[in-house]
Amino acid sequence: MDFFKELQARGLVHQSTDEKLGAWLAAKPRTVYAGFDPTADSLHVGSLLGLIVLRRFQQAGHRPIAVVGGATGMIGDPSGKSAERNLLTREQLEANVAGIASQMRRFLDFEPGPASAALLNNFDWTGGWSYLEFLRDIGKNFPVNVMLQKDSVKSRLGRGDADNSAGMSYTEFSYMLLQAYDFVHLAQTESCELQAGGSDQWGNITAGIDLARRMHAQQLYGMTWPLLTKSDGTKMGKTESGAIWLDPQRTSPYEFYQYWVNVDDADVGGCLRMLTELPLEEIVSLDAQRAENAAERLSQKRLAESLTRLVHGEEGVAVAQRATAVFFGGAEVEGLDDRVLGQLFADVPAGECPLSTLSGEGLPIVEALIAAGLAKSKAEARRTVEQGGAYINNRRVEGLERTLTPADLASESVTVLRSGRKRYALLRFC
RNA sequence: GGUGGGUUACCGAAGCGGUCAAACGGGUCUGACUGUAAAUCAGAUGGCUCUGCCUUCGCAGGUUCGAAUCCUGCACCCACCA
Repeated sequence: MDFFKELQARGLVHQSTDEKLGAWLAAKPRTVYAGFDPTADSLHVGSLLGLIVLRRFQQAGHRPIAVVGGATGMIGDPSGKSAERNLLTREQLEANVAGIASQMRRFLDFEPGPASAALLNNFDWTGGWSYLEFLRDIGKNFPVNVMLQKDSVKSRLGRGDADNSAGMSYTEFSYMLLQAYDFVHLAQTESCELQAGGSDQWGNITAGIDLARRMHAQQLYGMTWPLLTKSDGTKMGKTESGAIWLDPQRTSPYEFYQYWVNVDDADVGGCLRMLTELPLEEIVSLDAQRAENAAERLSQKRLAESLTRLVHGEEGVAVAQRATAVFFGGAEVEGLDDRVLGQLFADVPAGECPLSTLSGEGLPIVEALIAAGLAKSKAEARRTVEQGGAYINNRRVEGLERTLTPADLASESVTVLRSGRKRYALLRFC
């Protein structure tokens, strides 16, 4: 199966400008680019797909360019947005671009070579334009009636519907000119003839293709991948507590792993195809296995493992899986050292207590639950214990008279407390 | 501006002088079940030095042995009339 057919088989091709894109790609190594939004100093699951697509291109021998929108980020892409965006300051953008750049190294190979990846910032070639120059050289090539036909514009100007009457500023309206010019610039300077993006980028991509034709009579190509959505229509990569980030400081490897383990049965097949590099045959057999025995959730585990390895490395997988065994498999939490325990329970809140409280009679369980933040009052703590919902180091507390003593330390100085099924907290004695 | 109705615990909503820490529903929490799901079932749901005590029913006073319940004033909300 050739590269482009594989992309299609995995559901990664939503639209493309040319029927023969597959043959064009097969003919010789090409250069492809995709843009990334620098709205934060870390990428999140929403941008994961773009990285993975570029990675696939690189593995197939093509040369990937990741463009961070240092310039376009200052404007704000209206595509898929219902309201005007907040503008970022120059300083924020620079910090964000730096953060994103370091994360990309996990996905793309930047070592010198024929298919060496590049990371470019469009501010470098856009920042120097004067307004008059830009209007003369670029703006002149954009018929407004064509611009008005773009979905990203139409949806915002939609008259009547209260929801869509948000309108848009001239600034956002101009966004597509900048992105269109990016493509033309990359075609000129990097021989980049293909732009890939999420399906919401289609209008911006074709704007670039049109511009190249007008300015240089050059034929460029574009393709989009489908937006990663769940079967209920909502976006992938969001939880109640916010986005899933690639930065381990923002989203721990455990939390990241858990997100994928919990993907719905209906969505996991698509995720495996689009996001992982597992061979299609294996994914097909996982589909069959899932139909047979959904409860085992082998697909989800393979998905979680594969993505966690890609984003957080082998050590990230190990910590995430071990933490999972503790949280959901009732695994032992004794005899660990502070460092390992701290890693496993990275997402868990912690409280502190003086070491002296453990000696003598020990620390009453009710006090301990409050100190760890698992109960707001003694009555609540007592209730939890009486209902059988309190656990010390994963072992149920049998009575209110239970106290914590040095024997209950899971590591040098920490005891693991739990309320109910999955509310954990650490109590550190110092 | 006038007249009437309202303001109850996380939310909605009963209660109209003692048996009210306050019915009921939702939410939340705990347990059982389970696929770390959904549904379902059971229990809990102001605080404490806990067979008792303390603080809560818009706010401030008052009547009474005793008030969330009656009276007065104030604040906010709703309805109808101007």
